[in-house]
Amino acid sequence: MHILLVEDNITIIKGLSYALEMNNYEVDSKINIKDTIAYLESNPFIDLIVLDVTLPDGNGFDLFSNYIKKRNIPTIFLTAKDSEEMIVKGLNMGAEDYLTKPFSTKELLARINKILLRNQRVQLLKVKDITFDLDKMLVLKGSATLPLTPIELKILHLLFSNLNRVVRRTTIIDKIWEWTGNDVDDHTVTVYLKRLREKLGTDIIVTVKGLGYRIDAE
Amino acid sequence: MHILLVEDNITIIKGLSYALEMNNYEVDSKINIKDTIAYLESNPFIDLIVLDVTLPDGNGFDLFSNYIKKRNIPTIFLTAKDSEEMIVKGLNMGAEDYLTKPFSTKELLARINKILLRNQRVQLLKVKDITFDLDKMLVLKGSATLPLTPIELKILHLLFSNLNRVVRRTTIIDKIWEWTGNDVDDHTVTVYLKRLREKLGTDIIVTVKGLGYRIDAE
DNA sequence: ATGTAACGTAACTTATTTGTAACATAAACC
DNA sequence: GGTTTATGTTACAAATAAGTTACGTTACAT
Repeated sequence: MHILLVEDNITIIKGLSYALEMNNYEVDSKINIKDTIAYLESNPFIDLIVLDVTLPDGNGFDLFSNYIKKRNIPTIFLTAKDSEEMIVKGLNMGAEDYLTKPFSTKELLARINKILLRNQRVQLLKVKDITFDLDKMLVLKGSATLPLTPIELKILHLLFSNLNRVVRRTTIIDKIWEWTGNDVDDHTVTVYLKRLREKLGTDIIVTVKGLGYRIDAE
Repeated sequence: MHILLVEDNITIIKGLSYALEMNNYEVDSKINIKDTIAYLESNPFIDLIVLDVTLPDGNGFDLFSNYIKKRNIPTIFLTAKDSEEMIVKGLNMGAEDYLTKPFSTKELLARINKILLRNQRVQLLKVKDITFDLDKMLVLKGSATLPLTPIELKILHLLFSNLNRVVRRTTIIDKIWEWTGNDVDDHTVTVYLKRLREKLGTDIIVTVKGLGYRIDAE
């Protein structure tokens, strides 16, 4: 899960980033509006934004209504001032939540978790004519469901979770057969990849000799 | 829209009732746990609860987990103390929001509006000829009530709460048999699914081999 | 107390899945 | 070019997960 932190106080950024990363979130942070806009425009996948309202080069509310709202990215506003009108305004604009500084990091974490749980959006990964539905754990070729066996599905899931990145053969063995004590033959992996390619088509999974396999997103 | 206010401070009750009624909500209020339980049991339609945690005859958290949570009524906790642990606990229990006193009435109103808008909730989940009524906790096939046993109902509820998402067998065991220490046999799940399919028809629940089961909304 | 319903386990069945072995091909290296 | 190593391919017997049926036990209501 990707969280974007927009806040001009470096101390807060450092503290929050640390806390969020401890909870397995991937965190990026920006300290002004300008950088944030650039970031938003080049990053299609952001799951949540924590947004300070008062920033050196502008105002978080405007940023929200002009760039964030239309993309439906859940947002938590922060303000230093305990201003009733601002809270009401922020919430009515469509923010998911609103906290005033000083706030408790644990509370923010709890609220973030809540929002992300609630907003679990459908996650579809598409590569060429193959669609991996992470929620249903279902793979489509075009519009037809591919009949994959449990282990085929697991391996493909692993590859899709690491788009554009090589997954080593040893990693595959470790992750897929961890319960058995990873006692399977190395060739077994090869066979499964053959079977996967039979069903997916030959152009989805790339072999990286000496290392493993990889799926490239367009 | 019906809002229930549980709070032992009469001044707060009066202020909030007035503000809420000005906003076209119908408000009832209770000042202790005992009365609240009686009220809950005789009132099937409550849209939201504002619940003080510290009450003269008990604790709002217990009330919530024993009487409110299972009915899926959105709840906002209030506490006098600004206690980080309590906030986190309350949110993680499943409360929709948490405010600490003193709070701004306008902010509470904004948060209530938000929750009610968000939760304009579907109380009837329909999949093919099966209807799951979350309020009454009963299941219809066509227009006939299905006689489900308690455990069958729980499992189906779990599946319906996760439409379009795989529910793992381990999750089923965890959630359904948590009270026993999850000591049930894995096959038991299989048998219950067989029984469910017998009653629902075979085309409602999809098996995801190696993982679990899933119900797809159309 | 007695009958009924619900529960969980066990034993059985089935189609599928699985892992390996044996062989084929392709890339890498000298 | 020929050898080595890594990966691709095919075929098959063993293993397994899920579906099914049946039954003894417990819980519940009348």
